[in-house]
Amino acid sequence: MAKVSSMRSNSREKILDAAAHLVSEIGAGRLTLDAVAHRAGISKGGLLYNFPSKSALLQGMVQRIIDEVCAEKDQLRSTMPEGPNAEARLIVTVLLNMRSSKTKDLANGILAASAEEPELLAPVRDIVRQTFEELKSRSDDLDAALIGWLAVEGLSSFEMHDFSPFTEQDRKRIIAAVDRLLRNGKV
Amino acid sequence: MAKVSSMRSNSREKILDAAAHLVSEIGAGRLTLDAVAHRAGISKGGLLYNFPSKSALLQGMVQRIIDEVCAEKDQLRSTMPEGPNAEARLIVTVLLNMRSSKTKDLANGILAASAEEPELLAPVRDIVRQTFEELKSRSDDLDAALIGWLAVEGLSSFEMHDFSPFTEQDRKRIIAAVDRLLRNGKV
DNA sequence: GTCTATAGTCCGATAGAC
DNA sequence: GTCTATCGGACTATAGAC
Repeated sequence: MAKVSSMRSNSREKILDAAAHLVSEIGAGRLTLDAVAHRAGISKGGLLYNFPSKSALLQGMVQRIIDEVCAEKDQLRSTMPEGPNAEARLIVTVLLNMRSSKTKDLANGILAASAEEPELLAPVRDIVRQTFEELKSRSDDLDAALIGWLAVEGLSSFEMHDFSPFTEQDRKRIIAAVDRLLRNGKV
Repeated sequence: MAKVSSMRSNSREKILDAAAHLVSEIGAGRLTLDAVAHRAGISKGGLLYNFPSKSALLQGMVQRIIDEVCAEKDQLRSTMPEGPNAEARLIVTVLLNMRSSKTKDLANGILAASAEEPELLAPVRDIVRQTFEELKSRSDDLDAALIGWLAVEGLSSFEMHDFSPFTEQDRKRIIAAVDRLLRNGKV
């Protein structure tokens, strides 16, 4: 049921959880090894055994959100019905699910890496490029697909930085409009 | 022709320029007073005379991009023709102009503040909320206006983090599609 | 108004015991 | 595998000369 590998090295998961939570609590640039260790309930030495450097910790945070998003996408792909711009609608759904409790914090890894070591975001850049390629080759209406994708990226960006001015009702309305755009080419 | 106030305190402008450039060169979290002072051609003491703390410097960077964007919006408002969803098309145009050499670097102030002191982004949050209110009260087609706005925010977000996979041609195509969406309600 | 020098703090990483 | 203790470097901010 659960991944076998998720039982391996429980400390790593605890540490990554702590780091992800801390970013939203104190800010990406204030993430220190001391703070992460304390929040994870271990010592700084214990942390540095699992992640030999702060850079390695940030890299682990970035990889974790990428793995989670890819897994969710694969899982959704089999259950989502076909239809116009199916690929774009899949991507949009995955992005919007990211706000749910679990994945929301994981996305903080991107903020932390962006603040401290932007080079670590190369895998994210690759995902974006790959998403664009998939949309180009699999969209019924590329213009609508790109606008729908970018609109949800914009919404996610707002939510990641706590800029979103939208109520839950506003959000539902926007999502419905994006879906209409992807299905019919108009809002 | 030029703003009278821009001759006042030339050092401040030099410092803000240096800080903005540095963010894209070395990363938001590596912005230090030493580096800014060196890049601006003054000493750290001279810097701290103009900005009494690093927090004040970050605040100055945030305010500068806000002022620039608001000024550009006001200027564009008088020259842009009317038409469907005029307010949304105005906002979209301002956001897209931000990529131009001058304003692009200014936007780095947001990255720097986000990394070090996210509280300083409150004015940005206010602008987002205000933009939403304006769109709600002045749009012919709110759904289209919101999607167009969010799509361009998504594109800007990609470009700000150097995630954009789009060629210049792709970008023009996307902008054209957004404009069609705002004018006609369909892509 | 800008400089140099330095105080004081925080943090990442290492060393070695258990 | 996790701990404590500590080193060494980097950074913000202050003090005072010019």
